Amino acid sequence: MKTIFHVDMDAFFVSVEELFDPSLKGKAVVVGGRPNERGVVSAASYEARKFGVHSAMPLRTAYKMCPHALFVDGHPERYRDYSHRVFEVLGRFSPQVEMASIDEAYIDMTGTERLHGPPLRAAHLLHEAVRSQTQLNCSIGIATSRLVAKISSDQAKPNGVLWVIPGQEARFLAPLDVRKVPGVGKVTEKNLNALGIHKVGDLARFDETFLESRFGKWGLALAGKARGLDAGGWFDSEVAAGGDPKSISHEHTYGEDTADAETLEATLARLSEMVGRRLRENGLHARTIQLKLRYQDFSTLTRAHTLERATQIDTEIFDEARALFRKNWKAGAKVRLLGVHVSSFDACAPQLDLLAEDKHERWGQALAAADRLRDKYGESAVSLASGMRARFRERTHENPAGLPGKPK
DNA sequence: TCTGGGGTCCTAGGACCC
DNA sequence: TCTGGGGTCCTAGGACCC
Repeated sequence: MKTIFHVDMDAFFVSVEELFDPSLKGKAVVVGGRPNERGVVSAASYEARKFGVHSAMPLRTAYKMCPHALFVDGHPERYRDYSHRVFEVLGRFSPQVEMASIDEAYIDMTGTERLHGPPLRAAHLLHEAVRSQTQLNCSIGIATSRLVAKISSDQAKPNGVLWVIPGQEARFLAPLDVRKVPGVGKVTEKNLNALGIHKVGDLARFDETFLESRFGKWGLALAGKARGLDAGGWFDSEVAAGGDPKSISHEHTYGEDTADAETLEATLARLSEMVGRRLRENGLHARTIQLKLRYQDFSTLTRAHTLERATQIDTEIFDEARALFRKNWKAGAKVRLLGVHVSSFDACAPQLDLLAEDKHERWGQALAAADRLRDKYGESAVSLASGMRARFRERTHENPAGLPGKPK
C-alpha cells in the first residue's frame, strides 16, 4: 500500500510576486499582463477570485469583473527559482519526488513512517518546512494513488492538508463533480452530463465496457479513475514525464491583427530562431516542421512537412515554415497568431555528402557562437531575423506584387 | 467574456508496403 | 477479376493541463 503526497502551491505566481512586492499582500492581484492587453490571466489572488476572476480568463474580462485589481506581468524566472527551492525542501522528506509542473509535485512517502511519523504528522512537518524555507503556502493531499492525492490537495485548498484514509477512496470521490477528475475538461464534462453523469459516484456506477465503447481508450481510464485508480493514459504519463521533450514550439499573438507580409515573415523568422536555439540547447534535431496560423476570426490551421533529414538550423526551419506559410496563407487576410512547432526528433542528423556536411558544420558553429553572444549580451545582440527582413525587402522590391512570389 | 503560450496524448484518414 | 488484412508513416485537428 502506497502513501502518496501531492503538494500544490497556493496561488503560486501571485504569492511569489508578493514576496517581491509586499504591498500586493491581501489585495486583488492578477498576474498575466495589463488589463487592456490581449492575453489571459495566469494567476489570480484569492481576493481577486472573490470577484469571479480565475486563470485562463481573458485579461479584459478580468478587468471588467474586478477593475480595482492590481495587474502585474509574470516573471517566469522567479517562478522557476522558487519551484527549485520547493523541490529542495521536498527532497528532504523522500528521495522520490516528481515535479509534475512548476507549482506541484508528487512525493512517494511510502515507508517513511519511522523517519517522519504517520502521514498527517509528516504532512504538517512538510507544510511547515515549505513555509519556513520559501515563505510560501501550499496544500497537501495524501492518498494511496496519485489521482486521489491530487484531487484531495485540491479539496484541501487553501493552505490545508487532507488525508484520504486507505479504503475510503470511493466514498471521498463519489460526491465530487466529474470535472474534478484530472483529464475531464469542458467537453468531456458535457458528454458525461448528457449521459446523466454529474458526480464521480454516477460515473463509478457505469461499467467499463460501456464507457470504453462510448469514449474509447479514455473511457476505460475514466472507469478506473472513478474508483480512485491511476488508470494510465495521458494524465499519468504526463506526471511520469521528465524525459526528453517530444516537441518544441514558439508562437506569437499580435497585439493587433496584421496582414502585412513583411511583418508576418519576420515573425516566422524570429520564431524559427527561437525554436532552433532550443533544439541546439537540447542537442536535438527535428524532422517535422509545423506552421500554425490563426486568422482574425480565430479559425486556426496547422500545416506540417516532414524532412528527409533532421535539422537544428534556424534557416532550414525558417525556409520550411515560410514555404508552408506562403502555400497556405490567404494573402490579405488578417492574421492573429503565428507559430512554429517542431517534432519527430532524431538523436542526430544522418550524414550528408562531405561538401554539404562541411557547410552544415560551419552553420552549426556560427549558430552556436550566436547563442553564446545572446547569452552574454542579451537576446537582441544577434539576429538572423533582421538579415532576413533585409533580404526580404530586396525580394519584394523585385516582386512588387508581394507574396507568394518566386524571388530571383 | 473575445479568447496566451508551451506542452502531451489521442483519433482518424490516406498513402504505401507486403 | 470488384476488392484482404496488417503495419507504419504522415498529416490535421482537438481535448486537456498548468
